[in-house]
Amino acid sequence: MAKVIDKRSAILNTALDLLVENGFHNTPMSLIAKEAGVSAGIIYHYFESKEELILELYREVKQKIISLVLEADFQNLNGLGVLKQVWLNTYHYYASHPKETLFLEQFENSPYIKMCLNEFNTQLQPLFVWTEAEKRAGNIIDLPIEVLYELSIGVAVSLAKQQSAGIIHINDEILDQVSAAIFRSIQPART
Amino acid sequence: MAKVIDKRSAILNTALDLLVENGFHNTPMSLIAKEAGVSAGIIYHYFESKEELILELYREVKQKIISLVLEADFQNLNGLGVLKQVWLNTYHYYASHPKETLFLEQFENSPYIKMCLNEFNTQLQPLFVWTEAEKRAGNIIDLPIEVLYELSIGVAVSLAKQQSAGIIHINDEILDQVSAAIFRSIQPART
Amino acid sequence: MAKVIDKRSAILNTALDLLVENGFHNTPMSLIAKEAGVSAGIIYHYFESKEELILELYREVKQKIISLVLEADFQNLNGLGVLKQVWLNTYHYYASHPKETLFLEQFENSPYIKMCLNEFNTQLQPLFVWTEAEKRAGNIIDLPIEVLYELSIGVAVSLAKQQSAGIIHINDEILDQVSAAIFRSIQPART
Amino acid sequence: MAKVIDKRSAILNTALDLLVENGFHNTPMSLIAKEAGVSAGIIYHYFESKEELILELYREVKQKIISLVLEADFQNLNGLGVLKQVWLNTYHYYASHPKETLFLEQFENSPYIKMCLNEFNTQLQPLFVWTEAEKRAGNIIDLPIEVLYELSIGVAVSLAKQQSAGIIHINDEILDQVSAAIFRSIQPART
DNA sequence: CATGAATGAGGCTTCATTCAT
DNA sequence: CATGAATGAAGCCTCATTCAT
Repeated sequence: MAKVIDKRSAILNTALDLLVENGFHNTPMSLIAKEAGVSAGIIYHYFESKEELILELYREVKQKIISLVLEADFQNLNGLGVLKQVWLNTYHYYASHPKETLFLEQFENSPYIKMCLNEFNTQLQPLFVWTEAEKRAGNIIDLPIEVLYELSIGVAVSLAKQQSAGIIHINDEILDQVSAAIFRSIQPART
Repeated sequence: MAKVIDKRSAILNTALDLLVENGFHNTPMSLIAKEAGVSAGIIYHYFESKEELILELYREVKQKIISLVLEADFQNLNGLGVLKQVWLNTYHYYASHPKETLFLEQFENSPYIKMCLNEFNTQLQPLFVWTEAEKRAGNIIDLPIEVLYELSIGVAVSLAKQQSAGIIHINDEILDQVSAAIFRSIQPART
Repeated sequence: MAKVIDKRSAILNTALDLLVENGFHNTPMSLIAKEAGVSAGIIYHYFESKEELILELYREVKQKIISLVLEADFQNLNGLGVLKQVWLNTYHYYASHPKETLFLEQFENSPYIKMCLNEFNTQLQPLFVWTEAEKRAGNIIDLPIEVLYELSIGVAVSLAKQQSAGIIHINDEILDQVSAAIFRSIQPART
Repeated sequence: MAKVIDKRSAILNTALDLLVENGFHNTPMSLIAKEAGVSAGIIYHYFESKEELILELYREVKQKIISLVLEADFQNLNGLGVLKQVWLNTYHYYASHPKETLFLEQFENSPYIKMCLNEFNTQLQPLFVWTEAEKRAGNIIDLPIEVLYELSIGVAVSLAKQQSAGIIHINDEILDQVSAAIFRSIQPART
């Protein structure tokens, strides 16, 4: 049983490395098998097809990210506090997981994405709910949730990508400033 | 001569459609040829290989975007005005060119991108220069140019993508609000 | 394991037939596969490419010839005896292996040959050594080894080619006479 | 008219260079055209097909060689003298025309040769006739003409090939010795 | 469960030849 | 006569997937 999990994981981990390195279509199943130290045939015990393997990898990576990102104290933090926590979680996860980041980007910008659009929406509901509440309370400007998402979390992801790609170097001081800027943008302007 | 240009363009246009629709590796050259109404062989008169065709398409699309986006009155607008103009140009271009947008995303998140990294940096220099000037003048907060880019232009691109994908609907009013929010974020907080 | 060898051999044998019959470039891999009773793809398990297949075939054929040709009793024959034995071996091998002969000719007169020039020189060393010894002993005229080679072995090959091509018919009597003529030429003239 | 000849010759000369350099099947017609400074289409005014071009090149090269090689004073030289002259002519032509030599080898060892087998036999008749006469006169050993050919002319060709390939260096002294050896072999042994 | 040889459809690319200009 | 863009058949090779062992 442990072995099964190990082998399945070995395949997924190797796939992540290779898919990021070579792209989806320059990564033959046989190479994944070889690098994972398993036979080509056994992959088909764990995954129906290459497509299913990639989808599964996406689901696992995405699931893990969402779990970690949403690890905020929804009870004791007010909505803005929650959002700040989520924002930081997001940045830190992406910045410290370059392979996962690249994989997600590649996947979500490929035709594959059509197959699991909105699959994770429900898990993001709590965040959306809190955000709507804050909007009603006048703590956040009144824009569609998706727009607010891009203004805040979306920027965290973009910055983390650049950081982990080595294009920019973001230290804690800059992060504080950026975070402040973000929240300045989504809060109502002071009169 | 005109014919040559026509055929070359027909190939590029068809390629854009199909690559966006099916992805780079599910778009056979033979299909591009067929849809473009030319023979399979002729593509290789105009492009050395499939890879070169895609790279060329990227260069043309990217070049056009940069030209249009930078169409601002650098003489008569102050730096922030320039940035606002560029911001709007960016949003409008991406929002009204969904195929180009999807293609760029796909390309820039694929291993292909390594082949023309920084190829267009020089053209963006004017914008960077103006931004630096505004930073020194205290009109924009002091953050690395790449960070400021993500906070402003990056968001325009993200929103335009969502808009053209039909995920959200952004009307002029929302656009104004977003624009204001963006510029609130990158300007120094009022004391 | 036996099967692997069988299939690899089947491919090589079929390739020999077809390459000789049609020439290197009029022998598609697909035809080799078909005639060998295997799928097109499997050839690439055993050989990296068509070129590698041909090179490998050359190596195997050449290796076999050299082994058989050098099968002489280097211990109990004097140098001239050795050379006579080698001369006969050469003639008989080529005369009785028309396909191998044609293949070698085709290969060694094609640009491919550049890839394995001198690859078999070391194995011919013993013969060269004996010949040099005979030269010093005054039993063979003092000419460069390569020249002596053409005067003797080279002629055996040429004759065998003509014989196996059906252009001439060489019986044992003629062979004796030719052999004598050859050795008359490379021995010092009687004074 | 002169131009026509020029263009045809330009094509043949270029073809010779390229065919020798790259082999028959790695020499596209378009490359021949380009290197010859003509258009791809015009080749088909002078030659029906690629095959016909190669055959024609073969015929011209072969014809020239035969003419030059047979340039001996058949009237005033006895048979052996004729043969010696022909032998030297052969050696010198091949040794000083490496491209033609390589082309002939390549051609004559390819399936193409089937198309013009024996095409030049009639021109060699005089030589054969003289040789037969010498045989009857007891000046040359009684072996089939083709065998005698290989023992003498064939060796000249082989040596010239090696010489022009740079594998061996044959100076005049060596040439004399070889020539003597050759004729020692085809003359009856002195009793 | 595990292996990896085997399959064969399909992709990219080349190039002899044609033909409108 | 001359051009060279255009055609399209055919070749080499890859690789997702299967299956006998």
